[in-house]
Amino acid sequence: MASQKIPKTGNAPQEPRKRRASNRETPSVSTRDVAQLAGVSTASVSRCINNSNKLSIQTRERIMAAIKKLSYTPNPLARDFRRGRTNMLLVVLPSIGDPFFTDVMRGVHEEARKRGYGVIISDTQLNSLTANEVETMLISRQADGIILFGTASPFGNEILGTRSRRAIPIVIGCEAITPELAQYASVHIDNIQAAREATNHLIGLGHRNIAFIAGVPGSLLTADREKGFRLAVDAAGVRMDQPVVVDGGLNIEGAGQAARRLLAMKSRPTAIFCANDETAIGAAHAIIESGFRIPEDMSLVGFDDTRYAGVMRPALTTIRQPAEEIGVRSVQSICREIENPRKKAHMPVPEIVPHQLIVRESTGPAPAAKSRR
Amino acid sequence: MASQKIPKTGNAPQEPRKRRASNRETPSVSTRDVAQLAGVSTASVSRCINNSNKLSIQTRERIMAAIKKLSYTPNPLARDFRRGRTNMLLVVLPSIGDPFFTDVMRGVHEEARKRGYGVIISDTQLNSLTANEVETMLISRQADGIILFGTASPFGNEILGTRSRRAIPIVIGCEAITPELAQYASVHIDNIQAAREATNHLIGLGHRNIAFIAGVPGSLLTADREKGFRLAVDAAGVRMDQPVVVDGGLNIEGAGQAARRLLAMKSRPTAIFCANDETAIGAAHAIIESGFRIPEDMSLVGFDDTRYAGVMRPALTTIRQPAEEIGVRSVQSICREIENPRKKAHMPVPEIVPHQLIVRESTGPAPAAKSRR
DNA sequence: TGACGAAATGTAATCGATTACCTAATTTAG
DNA sequence: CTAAATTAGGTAATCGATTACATTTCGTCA
Repeated sequence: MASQKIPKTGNAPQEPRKRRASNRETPSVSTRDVAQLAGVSTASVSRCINNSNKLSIQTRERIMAAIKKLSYTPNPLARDFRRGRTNMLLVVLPSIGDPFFTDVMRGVHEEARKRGYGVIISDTQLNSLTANEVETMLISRQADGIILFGTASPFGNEILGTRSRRAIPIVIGCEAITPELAQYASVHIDNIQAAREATNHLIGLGHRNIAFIAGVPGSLLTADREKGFRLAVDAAGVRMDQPVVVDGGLNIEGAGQAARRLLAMKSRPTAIFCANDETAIGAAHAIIESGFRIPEDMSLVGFDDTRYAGVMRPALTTIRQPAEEIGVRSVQSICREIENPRKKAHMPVPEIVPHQLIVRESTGPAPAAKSRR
Repeated sequence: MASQKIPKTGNAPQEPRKRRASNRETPSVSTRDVAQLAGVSTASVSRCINNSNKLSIQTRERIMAAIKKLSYTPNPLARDFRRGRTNMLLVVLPSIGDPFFTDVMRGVHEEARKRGYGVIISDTQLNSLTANEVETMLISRQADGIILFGTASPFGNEILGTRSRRAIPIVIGCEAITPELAQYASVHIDNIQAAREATNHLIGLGHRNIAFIAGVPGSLLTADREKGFRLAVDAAGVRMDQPVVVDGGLNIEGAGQAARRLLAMKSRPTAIFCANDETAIGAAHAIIESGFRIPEDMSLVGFDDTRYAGVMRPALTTIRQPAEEIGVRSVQSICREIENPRKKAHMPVPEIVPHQLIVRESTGPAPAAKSRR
């Protein structure tokens, strides 16, 4: 407010100096070197490595020879900087340690490689990137697109929220459960329907008191599974007990605690539907540790059909998702948007991939009420 | 060989033109904009965001205000390019889906974040990078350092081999089992000793016919485990059967096949030592499917103590590795090398972290020879 | 008070690849 | 055979941040 100092101006312009020495320790071989050796301009070198068609065969060969002799490699840092794009996709997911996502990522990598993209993984549990860094990445285009897999926390919504709308494409790899998210393309199974089928399987087995072990509150990943569960229970009518839903944190330990809480309830459920297989593994362990049998005393259903579902004992009844396909199609979707940006106006249609209920050994008829301990 | 056409020269130099229009769709806010708004030079802006001490408080504040007003973020692409470094670490590992590596990566991320580094994961199974790309990354410094976790194939050795020796630091996150590798720093448990302990545990339980399910041939990760296994068996003396070693591919399916092969042998082993827990899970499934009991008919030992080891049934006897610590220390090691490059001359001393044999339910006394089926 | 050193800023070169724009050579068309 | 069109290739600007070097502004000390 007081006298703001006026910046002094007027450094006299100087004579142009000669080329200053580089401060780089290891000067690398550049287009300039190649151009010199081949006796052409850097422009031609660039054209050569980018397969421009406006180069004579002789020139191209001369350049190629020079490239080989110098074992030149284009500097991706310079290239990305200049081009303003990186051919990198950022994939944000809640837990790379979850075997389901490992499978998804296999598909992502495969398809990305096919299309010339690299993949950067950001695991929100491992917390490898903050919301701010992701934002920066989008602005500066360190990644050309972003695929979000079921990550509400810590920053999914934050990024997608009301901040300045960017041209950077985003694809959601699970259901877009909020209105703001509906503007993005998405690839997923019909989680509600799948959860409904799983729950109906239990109802069909005679279970009337079924619990759901959810993920974390507000998770994009499992919200619809919970919804499907509730819908199925409600639809089954008055003979059902009220459904119990507890949080299991989507990890073994948390799920174990959740299961123990359920086992300790006065009106103990006879079946548990878990938000994913990892949850089911934790629950199964806790149930057996507590002296109950699966499925005789407690039926258990998972979700994802990870590689452990079939080999655990008892083998887990679960919903199979085409994980790899989800990965592949997410990449296809994001590439589509990168290559020709959608007009803002119209909402994208979610891509639905098929799921399947896999019945194994962890589910069985509800025990007769009498025989409960 | 014939008349090589001489490149024509002599494009007349032109008058310097005025500033050409940018071809970028979305011109982003740059130091120039900030400088203009704050009434300073771009140099001062750069000094401000890099906390140079040669800036007056008023100037700094003026610049900060401008940065905020424009919501300016430095372009990492430009910065990395100019600086010739990225503050990124490349981590190469055989399988991010292996829960052991997930835990390692937790440590890696944590420590990297603490030190201002980002992490790029390259899973050699998922094949996210080819050897050539890794090489390029090293040359062009898309990453400032590389951590290699037990990846012989497909390119570990290739990179580390006789190619032009770079200044780019490499740290090995498992044992450096070949002479060429010994020049690199490494962080690992004493795999030989650990494997020996596991094997001796079985020998102590009376087992005389023990098999080893290995990873893939030539794997850095498990070679020493096999060596320790053989040493222990040999040391136990003449009463031991010859050890049987089969490859299990370090995955559930391959391990299952390996186990079935062992079960079908005429002189069937009474115990199996698995190269890692994932292998043990696959083996356990196959054993039980085949109608054998664990540990009554077959004892089973794993390696790593992943989160599944304690919850599978029967709970797995295994070797615990401090996964997260290995991750942390690998990063510390690589950062040490990045910050002050070692002189080539002297060999680094491998860092050994502690391991521990965890005895659970999957191992028991060897069945009497009579009672075998 | 003048000289000198330190502190604060500005100027412009630089990193390496790409590419807009230009020129020269060659071909095609008429 | 000339004009127009095409092709090949060069020149130099550009991306944005950093930084070597130059310059200016102060204080300080003799």
